[in-house]
Amino acid sequence: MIPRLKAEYPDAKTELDWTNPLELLVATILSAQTTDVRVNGVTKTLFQRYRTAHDYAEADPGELEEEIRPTGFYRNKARSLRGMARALVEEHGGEVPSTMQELVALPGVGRKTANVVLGNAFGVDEGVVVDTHVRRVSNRLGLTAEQDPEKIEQDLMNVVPREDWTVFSHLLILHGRRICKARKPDCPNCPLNDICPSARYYKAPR
DNA sequence: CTCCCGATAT
DNA sequence: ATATCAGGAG
Repeated sequence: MIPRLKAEYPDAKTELDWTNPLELLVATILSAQTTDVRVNGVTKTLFQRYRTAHDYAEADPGELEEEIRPTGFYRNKARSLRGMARALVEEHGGEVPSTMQELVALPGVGRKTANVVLGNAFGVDEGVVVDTHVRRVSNRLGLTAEQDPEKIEQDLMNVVPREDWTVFSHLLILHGRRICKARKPDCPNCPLNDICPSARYYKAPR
């Protein structure tokens, strides 16, 4: 399954725009329940104005809310960004920590966001990113029957080799966006059509 | 469990 | 009109 996905999506990586761990952390917090296209549209100018954790910590709450408004949940996200940045300044010397324990202790940072930062910014396969796409595709493929993200992550970590955890996350997310879509899955064009228990509409003759 | 939130696809 | 989008906190 993994080799076939790698062949289908050879350049699978995050589609969020970022150039350092702080930018990726901010972009990932903003990405909750929002497309990465919309996040990138906001961060394009946001990252020019806010370059350090100190910049976010000292940001005017109202201004920050307006700047991230298109990403939705803007009041909660602005509060998370400011709280997260204050924690970075006060407890981590203004730098983004590189351990799961320290990351999930930050306001607005859950295990999913922490896995994104660890896997992409620090190159550590600490876990599998379980977002809405990974959950849906994993359920459809029969990789797990769980609905709780942490239980899904455990099931996936037992099936996927550790060195593939981060790549696997990207593959499933990309596959979920391109083919295994929530509303109208494109099963006829799915490379996993023949081994998917949920394949509808069409079974490829292999 | 609910709430937060706007834009797009269907 | 409604479901969905790189979720997390209370």
